[in-house]
Amino acid sequence: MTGHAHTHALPAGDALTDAARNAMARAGEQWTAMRASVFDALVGFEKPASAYDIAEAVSRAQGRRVAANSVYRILDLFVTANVATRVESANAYIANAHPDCEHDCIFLVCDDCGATTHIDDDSITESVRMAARKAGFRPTKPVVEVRGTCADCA
Amino acid sequence: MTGHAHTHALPAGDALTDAARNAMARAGEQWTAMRASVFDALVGFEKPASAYDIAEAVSRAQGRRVAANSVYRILDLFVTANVATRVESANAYIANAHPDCEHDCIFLVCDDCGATTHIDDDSITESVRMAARKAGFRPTKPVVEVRGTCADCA
DNA sequence: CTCTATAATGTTATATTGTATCGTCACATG
DNA sequence: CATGTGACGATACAATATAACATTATAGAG
Repeated sequence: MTGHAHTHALPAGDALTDAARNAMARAGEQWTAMRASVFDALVGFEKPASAYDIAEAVSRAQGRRVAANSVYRILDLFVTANVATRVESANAYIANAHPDCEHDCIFLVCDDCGATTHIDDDSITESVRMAARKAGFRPTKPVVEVRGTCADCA
Repeated sequence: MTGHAHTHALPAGDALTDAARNAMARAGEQWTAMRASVFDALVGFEKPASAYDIAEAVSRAQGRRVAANSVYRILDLFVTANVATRVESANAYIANAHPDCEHDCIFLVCDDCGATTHIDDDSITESVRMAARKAGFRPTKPVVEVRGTCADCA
């Protein structure tokens, strides 16, 4: 697994949804109305959103009560299909801006406003994996998140 | 902030407790019987322990019911004083083997058995901080954890 | 040493996050 | 139509975390 560098044409709006649907298709998963709603809600949040936040948003959008349960199931699928990522240090989820390529994302989480951006630096995440291997550990998923203060809040 | 390399004479048993007590003292915090109990319980676990696990262990050790609440308070102090660290991806806490020196720890968490080891590689964590700064972010605490399989479970 | 201010802990309640179980519905296929 | 499968709903519950306020312990001032 070698690092790769590139610039992303970040999908947005419909293009983003298309990319997500395609990623789900590649994972052999359907793209249902419910999943689209959850995805829309997820994208609608600026910050990482909890499953309950999303359940509430979807409930509002659909004018009926949607249980967190269902949202969790769908979020899990999203994470598996690389359509969303779980931000561990926030117990929350964020949409993946480019589901097409697999990265070990690095998240920058502002403790002040909650805004979360992500950077891709494969050289860093690969050195993390390497260090783990050197310790006799077989890495599956690096979790690299940085808590701190974003430019706006500094 | 430059990296530093060293070998640790890992404190254990009483020496570990002493190191913890000293670290708390440096942080201007007391070392009470309750805090000693929580620390003992924390050290007694091989794996990262949840606040509730610890509450249960302390309850057993003291023959009375200790509420999770109190444990959380003390764990927070421990984390602040660098006596323990929170493993974000496990919602659990682990004792810090060398509270004397400040590291951005890297945790290797086995998804199979839960065993968690840590490595200190300041060059990696520093490059994480650097990458964050390059993105206009002011890092406070990098969270670097690796999920995977430990040598024993491989 | 006693008084008092403050820190530490206890107690209870509640909020938030996450899983498990099972029933029902929609749809595809023979 | 019968039947199988995957998606979703509904409910219950488990696990994690915080809030609010009462009580107890402790350090320092006097």
